[in-house]
Amino acid sequence: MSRHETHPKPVTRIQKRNTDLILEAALEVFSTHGFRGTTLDQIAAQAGLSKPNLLYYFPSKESIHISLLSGLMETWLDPLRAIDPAGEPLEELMSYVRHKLQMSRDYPRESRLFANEIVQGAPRILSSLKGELRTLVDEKAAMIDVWVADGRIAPLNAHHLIFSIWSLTQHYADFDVQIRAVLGDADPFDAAETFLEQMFTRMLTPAG
Amino acid sequence: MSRHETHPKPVTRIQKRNTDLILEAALEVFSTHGFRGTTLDQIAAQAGLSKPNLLYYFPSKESIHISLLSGLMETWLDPLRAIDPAGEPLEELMSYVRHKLQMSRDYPRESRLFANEIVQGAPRILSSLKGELRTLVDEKAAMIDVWVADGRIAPLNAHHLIFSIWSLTQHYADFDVQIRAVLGDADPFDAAETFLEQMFTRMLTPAG
DNA sequence: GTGATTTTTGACCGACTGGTCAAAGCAACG
DNA sequence: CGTTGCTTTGACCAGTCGGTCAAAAATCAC
Repeated sequence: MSRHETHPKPVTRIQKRNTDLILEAALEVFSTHGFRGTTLDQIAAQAGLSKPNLLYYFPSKESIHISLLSGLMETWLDPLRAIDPAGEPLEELMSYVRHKLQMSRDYPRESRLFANEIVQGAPRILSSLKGELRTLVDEKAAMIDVWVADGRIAPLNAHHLIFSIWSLTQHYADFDVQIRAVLGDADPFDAAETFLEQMFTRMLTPAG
Repeated sequence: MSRHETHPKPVTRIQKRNTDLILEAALEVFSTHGFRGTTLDQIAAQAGLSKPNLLYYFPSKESIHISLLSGLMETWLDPLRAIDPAGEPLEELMSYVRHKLQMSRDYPRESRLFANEIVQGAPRILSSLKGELRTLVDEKAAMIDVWVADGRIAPLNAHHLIFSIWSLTQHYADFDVQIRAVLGDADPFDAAETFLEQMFTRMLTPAG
């Protein structure tokens, strides 16, 4: 009997190992070819398992994809959650920028998986975006508005500030090939960090 | 005999009309489903033509895609080309930012077509990126370096400045669903323009 | 060790996809 | 009106894909 119909979560050692193998392989393939561009055979080959074995652990190709996306959503939003309303505004925001850039450097596949999904209209996570994500962003935007009102950072549109941080940091993961095509294959992240540091410092520092 | 084997470019009125129909339909479908996620039947339906008729005008699915991409590459780079080394630096760059944002607003499908291609490793346009694009960017970066050396804009990394403009402006087209999920369905572009104006003004204005 | 249970797989299936082709439609021109 | 060449399409094909299944293999409990 297929495993997923009887047990919702992995229990034995071998189940844990294989579901992990599959999700890791799926991340690799989905992130570079998108959902439709990925075949179960590719994932199976990457994971070192047979295709029917994949479908013993997951009921369908789509369920693997959804499992990846929802598992990642949490991790992806953690740095935003971690911004402390009681902290020093400039330091909190700069730390968020650095953290997000570091995630683009360390987990580019995860970033591209999301990028693929969202560029194509986010068919499988739209509800998460309108729920969880929106709530969190609204909350943090309100926090930033307070900082602005208190004159602790320069006046600006909080939502668009958050978008700009996502955009600028994830760009280095999502458009990696383009950046390397232009700069050559040297690591662009050190220069990127300096640049973003400068950009957001100038943007956020009050008065002028 | 299939048309594309005898005539490289459309000649008759009917040929022009149908190749235009096909490219317009293909843009619509490719930009939302990616290359692999798009079927010839979808394009045919969108264009109001039969599948064999598509293949009468283009030798393959890939040739439609390539035709779209290469046709767009020129248009896409024009605003960058238009930056005038003899102009007023701040005005030239701000005008480039506004122009790119306007393109995201007016031609989101084109932006997403590129985004899809690049996120997935740019398999069909990598050589263009390493050639044409790189040459142009290097040239414009050198121009910016001169402006910096002359103290006409604040010191910064010219390549990363260009990346940041691409990133921030195209984000509003490529991640449109995410932005609308967070903000609601109201048009985000007016606020975006104000925000970007402020951001780049602060970033580029010399001295502190 | 042995029987029960979980895990793995080769063979297979129906649906879909990109692409072909021969024949039919159709406009143009004398 | 008839012929010529461009345009369109229904029928078809071979390959691929997601998914099934029965049975074999491996693991586990006693």
